Amino acid sequence: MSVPKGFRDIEPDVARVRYKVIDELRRNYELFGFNPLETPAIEYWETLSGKYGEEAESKLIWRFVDPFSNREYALRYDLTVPLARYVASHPELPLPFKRYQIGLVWRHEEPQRMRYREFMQADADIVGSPYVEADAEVVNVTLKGLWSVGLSDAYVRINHRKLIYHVFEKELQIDNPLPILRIVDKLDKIGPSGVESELLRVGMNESTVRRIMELIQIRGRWGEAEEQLRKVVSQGGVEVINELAELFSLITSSDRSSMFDLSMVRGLDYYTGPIFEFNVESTVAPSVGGGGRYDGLIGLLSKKMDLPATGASIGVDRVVDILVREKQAVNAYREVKVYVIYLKQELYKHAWEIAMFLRNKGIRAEIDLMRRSEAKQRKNALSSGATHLLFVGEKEIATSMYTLYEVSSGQRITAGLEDIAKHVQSA
RNA sequence: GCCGCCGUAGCUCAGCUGGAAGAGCGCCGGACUGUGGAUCCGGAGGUCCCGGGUUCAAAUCCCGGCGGCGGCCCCA
Repeated sequence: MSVPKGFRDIEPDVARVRYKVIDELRRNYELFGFNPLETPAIEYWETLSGKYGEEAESKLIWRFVDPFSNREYALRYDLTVPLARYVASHPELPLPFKRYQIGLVWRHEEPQRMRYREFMQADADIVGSPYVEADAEVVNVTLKGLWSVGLSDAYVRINHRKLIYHVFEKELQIDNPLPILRIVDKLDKIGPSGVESELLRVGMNESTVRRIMELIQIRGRWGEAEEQLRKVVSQGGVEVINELAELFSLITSSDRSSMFDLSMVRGLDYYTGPIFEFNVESTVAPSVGGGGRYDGLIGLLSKKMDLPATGASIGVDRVVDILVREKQAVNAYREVKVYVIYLKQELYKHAWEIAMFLRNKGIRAEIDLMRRSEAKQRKNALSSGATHLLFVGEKEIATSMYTLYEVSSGQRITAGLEDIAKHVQSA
């Protein structure tokens, strides 16, 4: 028996890290004043149709006909479009509406390293504000979230759809810039010379290619990028550059945490303004998050209104993969756990009571459920990650004094249960 | 969707010049009869990915699927 391609079981050590990441991200979203909103895993096909772009729509969305109703459904492809659907049908919402959601999404892709058909996204959105404050808040909450789960080297790359439009369509007179942008987007992978030769290969003339190469080198810290942009970009682009300047001024600054990158494009159709992509420096990993402004999307889903919106998602499973594979996080999350060991089978009920006593004090406690020998209990306790062993034998029961063994140091103390609980709690 | 490598026990793999399915670890039990992450002993567990072909005989050779891992495309 196996699970479908691209799906997987997440085993205890990894699942524990995953839950920790979720807890931490939740706390972080709440810290910024975002509200949870849960939307269903399944939407009507027509809700998702026409929102993402041709490729996603034709190949990447899980889509099926329910045999009972004969209606077409789809598994959600991201958390953004369902949010837009919700907002579109709730005109009474006070604005701005700030929400977060952490949940699974499904994409019909070929699985690969850190790429799955079912994965978890943590999404933050702000609906109603057309201002850069909203974009900056989304970027800040996402960056801080990534840092707080242990990816202290996470940073964001920022670009602007209107700037891309201005530069490539208006200035360079490229009718359909998408294929060109796809090539440009590979800059990090294949380098400048690779981009140049590919551009020439698809038939662009040399002077345009030279111009593009010049432009896409504009990336890095905003201060320097801004200077160059103002030199190179014509009059019509000034407004966008001003907007970006204001956006960057609001983003949690740290030397390397944010940069401008004119070569960064992003695939989803619904983006209209600033776009973001989150990466980590230290490891070879695909992006751990992405987002941007999508001012037209809610209008697509409502006949009566349109609202500006912006948001960003974290790829929770990619974060977990990086933590587990590259940063050895599995053992970092071990907490105190007392394993209560009964020395004779017939004493198990006493041990049982003691385990409950500890749990009622908020102390993690475990007890053998297989009526095993003391030696086996001890062995299992150690391999289960217990930090303390508590022995329950006839002598202990008679005197109400118990021996607590601390695994890491090998030290033992003998004391009453209340004292043992206090000792463990302070550990 | 495309290209490459791989597919034998829960895991890591050996066996593959075709000739009765193996090891280590893990798991379960026992011994050492109260605090040894030790040692020793025993046990369970496999349609050798699936289907077809070649052959007296296929885990082993051939073909096709499926799946995993890397990469392309794309993305979180």
